[in-house]
Amino acid sequence: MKPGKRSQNSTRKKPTLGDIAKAAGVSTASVSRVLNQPEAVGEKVRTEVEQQIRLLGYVRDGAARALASNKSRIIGAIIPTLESAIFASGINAVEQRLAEAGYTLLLAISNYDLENELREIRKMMEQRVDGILLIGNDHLPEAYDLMQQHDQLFANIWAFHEDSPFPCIGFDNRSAAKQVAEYLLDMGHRRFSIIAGITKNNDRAAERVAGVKDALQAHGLELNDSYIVEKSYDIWEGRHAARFLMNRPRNERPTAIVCGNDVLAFGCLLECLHSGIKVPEEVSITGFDDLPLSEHLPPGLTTVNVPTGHMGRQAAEFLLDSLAGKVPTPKIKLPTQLVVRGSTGAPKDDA
Amino acid sequence: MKPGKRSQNSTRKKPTLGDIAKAAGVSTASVSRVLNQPEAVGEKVRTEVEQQIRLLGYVRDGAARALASNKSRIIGAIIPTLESAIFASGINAVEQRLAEAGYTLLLAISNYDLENELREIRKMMEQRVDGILLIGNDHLPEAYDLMQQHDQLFANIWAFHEDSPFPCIGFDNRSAAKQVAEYLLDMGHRRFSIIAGITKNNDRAAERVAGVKDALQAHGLELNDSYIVEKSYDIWEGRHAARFLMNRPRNERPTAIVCGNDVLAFGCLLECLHSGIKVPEEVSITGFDDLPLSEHLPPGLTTVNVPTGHMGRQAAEFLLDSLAGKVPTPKIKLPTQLVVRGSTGAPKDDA
DNA sequence: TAAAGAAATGTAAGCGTTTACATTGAGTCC
DNA sequence: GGACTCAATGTAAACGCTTACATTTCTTTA
Repeated sequence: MKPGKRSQNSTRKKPTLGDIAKAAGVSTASVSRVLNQPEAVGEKVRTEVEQQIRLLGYVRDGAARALASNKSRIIGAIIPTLESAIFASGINAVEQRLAEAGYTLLLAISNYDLENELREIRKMMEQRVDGILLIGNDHLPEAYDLMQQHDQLFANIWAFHEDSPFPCIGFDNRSAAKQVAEYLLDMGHRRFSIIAGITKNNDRAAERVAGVKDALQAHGLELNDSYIVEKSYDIWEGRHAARFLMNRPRNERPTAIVCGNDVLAFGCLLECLHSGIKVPEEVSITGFDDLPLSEHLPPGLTTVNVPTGHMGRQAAEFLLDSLAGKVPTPKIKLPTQLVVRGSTGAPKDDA
Repeated sequence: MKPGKRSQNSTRKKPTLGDIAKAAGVSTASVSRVLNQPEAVGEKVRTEVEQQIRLLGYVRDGAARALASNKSRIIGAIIPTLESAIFASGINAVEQRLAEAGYTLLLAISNYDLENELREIRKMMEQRVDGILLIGNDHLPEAYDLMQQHDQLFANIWAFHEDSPFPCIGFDNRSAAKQVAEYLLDMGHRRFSIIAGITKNNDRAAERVAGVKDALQAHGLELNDSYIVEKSYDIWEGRHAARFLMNRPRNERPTAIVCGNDVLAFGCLLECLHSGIKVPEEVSITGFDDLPLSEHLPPGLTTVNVPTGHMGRQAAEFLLDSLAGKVPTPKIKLPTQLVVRGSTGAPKDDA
């Protein structure tokens, strides 16, 4: 703040395009071209301009650029939380792909609150983001309205719906969960429990529950509400739920617990470990996400692998392509994969 | 893109401040005031303007705002990776605090590569971010130069150095690690191993190693290089390292393994679990970070609790205060805490 | 070698705000 | 009732870039 004796020959004010132009003895248009389409400029001018840019320590002004060109080179993403490893990983992939293309990522966190999300969408639109990424399909109507009214490019990720009117890049949570339940049914399980995530405002969590129910119904089984617990994604919550579910007469205990994600499954698994309940002998446990830890936690968690990295990259790609004037497929369904590990097995007959 | 029959009475072009002004029959200055300092405007004008804003679905233009006001209301943060839960958690806190203040977070990932980091710093400065948050103190001289030359507000987080010439909000990695080693020494351990993170370009990782060495040296012990392993923060890497270290004649094995972070410690612990090595009877294991899982993983990981949430909030606060014209303390040292759990114990005499 | 086309460069009008500064209008005080 | 405040509002000049269009300078080509 104080003048200070900088070693630089700093002229106090940051140099602008115009300063560079003057220093190089060319017009601002030429400088702009050197920066944005160097191939359209003569060798001589280019080197001279580049020289001056380096000399004066010039840094472009994104705001002015955005204003003049109507492009911000910023992509926004709004996720429920960064505390969840799986979102963090997906966003990581998005950022990497965007960075490759010279874009920057504006990140906001909704805390699973749609009002909050709407507020962040608005803020992002004020920042003129070129595109927005949203998690899931559950968003306020106002959010969709706002974006459509302003021709805001956006896409939903993490969930795929054939019939969604909006672009979505994700997987089918419902059928993936169904597959898990079917696998357990095939092994002979009949008494199920679900430790679900909070389903309110969370289509992914709700669909996973629905998927399990689908499978059970197809086998003529019904799931009593007392066997479905909703918990926030937290290890302790998983442990509490497990304790609640397994703290019943043996013949009323579930033989299989389907968890809404790996974190809940960890809690469930660890609670069993702590309280001496044998997995999978006494109870089979499944997760969803396939976090890095899942393969290591003995006895190894059976879960659904979700291609977060791939999804993130594809999502970024979709926006980038759209911005480049291409017309990419607005719907991409990514495959999930059931990963069978030690935490599941056939139910014991005596159970 | 195509006209489409929108239900809205959309006038095709997005309304600007001027449109609102015209519609409300006032000057652009008044509209701007309603938006930015409503208290300086008459009741009548304010309500009318707010009405029109709602009616026309007006959204402010951040680029124009930034250009005219020289403030972007965006804060940038560059972290090594989002795959690490601990950074994700810290950034989560930063974002929350920024959002409260109406700021937005621009996030970039360096992949532990300083060249990359510099590139991202430049991009952020082009986007005119009002402040930048960087992890650790190891940055390219060019990065520091660039920021200083442009009077760019920034702060280093995750590491604290009394004598750093730059603002830093963090903790003392070195003394925290030293404390861990001292605790183990006090319990009687003499044969140590370190599974460190990659120390190159990572002052935090390097300082943790240094801290352990400090403690050992104070006890007249020296750590043979073959007992120090550097691994990237990954469970598998931790497992491999553990296997390598424990795969020695019993009397050459370490009785205590200090890990550079919890993820490595998880790997180490799990490897022992898998290969039947008793923890802490045969070997004590410590981590660093105190991730949510650490308390649950049997036998419970002894580790260093790092106040990421607090740190993130403080860091955001520092930038916010600076931008508000206050002059906050540029150096904040946050406390870490040794959390003793089951993974550590006195070495067995026969070991 | 002159005409024509292509390539390189320049000119200047925006882009949508903010914000000094100027103006207006209504109280307030003697 | 005139001089003076003070609050509310308006005017218009930046802010730093992009880009359509105009102009100049080279190449070609016949």
